[in-house]
Amino acid sequence: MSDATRRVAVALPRPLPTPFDYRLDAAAATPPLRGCRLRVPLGSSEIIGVAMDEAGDDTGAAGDGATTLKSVLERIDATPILHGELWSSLLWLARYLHAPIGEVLASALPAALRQGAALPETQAFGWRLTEAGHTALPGLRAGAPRRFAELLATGERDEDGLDAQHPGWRTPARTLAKRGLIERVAMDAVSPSPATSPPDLNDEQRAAADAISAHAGFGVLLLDGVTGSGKTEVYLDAIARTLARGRQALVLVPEIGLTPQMLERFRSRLGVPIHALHSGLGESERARTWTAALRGQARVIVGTRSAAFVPLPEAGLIIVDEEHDGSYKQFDGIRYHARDFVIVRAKALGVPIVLGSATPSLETLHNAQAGRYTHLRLHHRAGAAQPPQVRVIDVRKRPLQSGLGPEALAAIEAALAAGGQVLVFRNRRGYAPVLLCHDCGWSAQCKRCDSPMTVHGGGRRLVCHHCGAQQPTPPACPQCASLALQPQGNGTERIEEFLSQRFTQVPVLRIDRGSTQTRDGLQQHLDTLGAQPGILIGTQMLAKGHDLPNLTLVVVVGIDEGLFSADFRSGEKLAQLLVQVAGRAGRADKPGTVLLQTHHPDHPLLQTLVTRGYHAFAEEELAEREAAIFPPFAHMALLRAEAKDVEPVLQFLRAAKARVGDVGVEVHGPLAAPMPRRAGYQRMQLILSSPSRAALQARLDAWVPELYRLPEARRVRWSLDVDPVDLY
DNA sequence: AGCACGCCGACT
DNA sequence: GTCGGCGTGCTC
Repeated sequence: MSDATRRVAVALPRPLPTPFDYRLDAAAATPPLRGCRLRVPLGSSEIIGVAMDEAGDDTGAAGDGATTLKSVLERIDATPILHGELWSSLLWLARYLHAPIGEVLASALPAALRQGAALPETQAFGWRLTEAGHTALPGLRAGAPRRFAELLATGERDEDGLDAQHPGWRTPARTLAKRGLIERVAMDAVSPSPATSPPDLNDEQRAAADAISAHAGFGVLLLDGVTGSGKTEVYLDAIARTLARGRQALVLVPEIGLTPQMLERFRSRLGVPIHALHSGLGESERARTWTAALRGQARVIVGTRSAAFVPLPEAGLIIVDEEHDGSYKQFDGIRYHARDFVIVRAKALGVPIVLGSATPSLETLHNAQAGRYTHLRLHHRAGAAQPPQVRVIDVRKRPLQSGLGPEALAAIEAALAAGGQVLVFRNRRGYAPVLLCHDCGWSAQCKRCDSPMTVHGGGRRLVCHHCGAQQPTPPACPQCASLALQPQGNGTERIEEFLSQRFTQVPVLRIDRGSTQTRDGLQQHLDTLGAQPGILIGTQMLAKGHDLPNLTLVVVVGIDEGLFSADFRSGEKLAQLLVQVAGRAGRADKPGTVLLQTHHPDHPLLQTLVTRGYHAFAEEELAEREAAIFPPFAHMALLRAEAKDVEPVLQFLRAAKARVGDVGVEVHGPLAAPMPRRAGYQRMQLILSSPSRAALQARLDAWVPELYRLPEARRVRWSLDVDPVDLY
């Protein structure tokens, strides 16, 4: 090979265990190369990969073989787009998850950049009135353009702020710009909007905010505050001080928590543009925000799970709001936990990280108790707000109408009569969870899943919530031809049907994934209701976020299945959910009431939670986890496999199990998944568990490369989940 | 994961 | 006689 070529290892976004080597001519190989995107040939197509280390001169072929290397087609970046702390944290993540490095690096990039697009323009722009505009303003006709011109007459506005506060501003702006009345200017020319002054923090908030700002370097702080205690004010105080020190702040929020209201609150308080990153954004917008962070132009980045991957060249603070929330864990592809990853990043960056929650995860509480995290408590609701009164309602032997007992109905009646709003929480969407034949016992099952089909559309349709299959409800029982087909149980749809017939004088709104697709749709629903008396029926979607200041009663229906679920984390999740839902009641000065309907009023979870609160529950649950050696006292990994037939799945998992060895790690399985067949695939799994994270990792290091080489692996779809949240 | 190559059914 | 089903194996 000539001196003019070098070889470079390239990480490719494919499930391949190692990077591939390519030739690159010396001119294109000018350092820094590592972390730059390269377009390379792969098989018969082309693909975008990321340069790893240079492997010195091209002295031979790939691996130890004699084949010649293919050449890099194009170097996309002159300077690395992944480097420094983010680069090393991503390498760490790939090792920890035992995931292919190319897939991990690719998932850190917004899709546009992953596909090879050039880094976008990130210069922010604003708008202002021209001389001509000032002159012409008094003569403009009433309408949107005039209103926009009047807005600009009060001062220049940046585009991000306009998007947040005046959606639809672009149309009048175009009209005015065409007439030369307004002009677009680079952001440096726009004076930052003044930050509105913060409310006075109470003593606990002040102490927490000071503790965060006192951390010069890395430290994890658990901000453990009851609903309504004003955690957001503590975040804002800490972010403001971070900005004042000339540093960037990253805020992670759950899927459901990132609302326009929340962004506007941050923007107006901090007086700088807030860069939002969430699933509702277009791809070019995501790439622009990511790149603005890379260039240090984005000073405050607020985003959901994937925002854990933004570059932070001038990091000063990381916040994870609602740190216990399940949406931080990705369930397909790279199964990372955003909270855990940003803790690792904060350590590498040497900055403090705040984990906020009213119901901290047991992992986090355990770490706080062990002294690894600083535990900050906010015990009191801010302002005059009273905590809600929680009552457990025993519905055994009580007549239920669509799942609601007489006490609940009377309470709803009374709350509405007093001018309040009511939330009925039921974590099951659709009309009824099961369609049953009353004569022969047949029930509608999904053809492709081991799961009953849910009745929808007031009884007309059957839908599988696991694979999405749909069919009309059969007119008669397919097994015995009886006409006695009955929807069994109550979903949100059926409760809505019943309540809207029963309470005709007030609006009855159903909020779930069936009725409300977008987060803006949810807000619109709530806006139409306003503060008037009414009933909201909803699932998880309603459990948090969105202020409902006139909500005085929360009724929780159908939690009993959650009390006896097989999954070891189900108790924790149910407790968190109940506390979150209860926290919706009585926010302002109105005391709230929460009714928990159950057939198991003496269940220890409910008893502890209601009489002694979440932290007492957490204590008991932690003691049980310790006795059973479950997380956080054990560390687990799950090997899942699926195929159309069971046989290859079993063969693969048995072969995999035989190669684990038994040093310091327990192996269970192959076990059928709780839902053994889903979307036509047979699913089984192997559970690895060890009290020592290091021991588990050491086993995985040796084991996973072997899995790639198993011939049995080629006949199944398999994946490894380190620190699984569900055991299925 | 793509994608091609490779051997067995119903169609222009 | 071909178009195409997805089983198997490879990609520097």
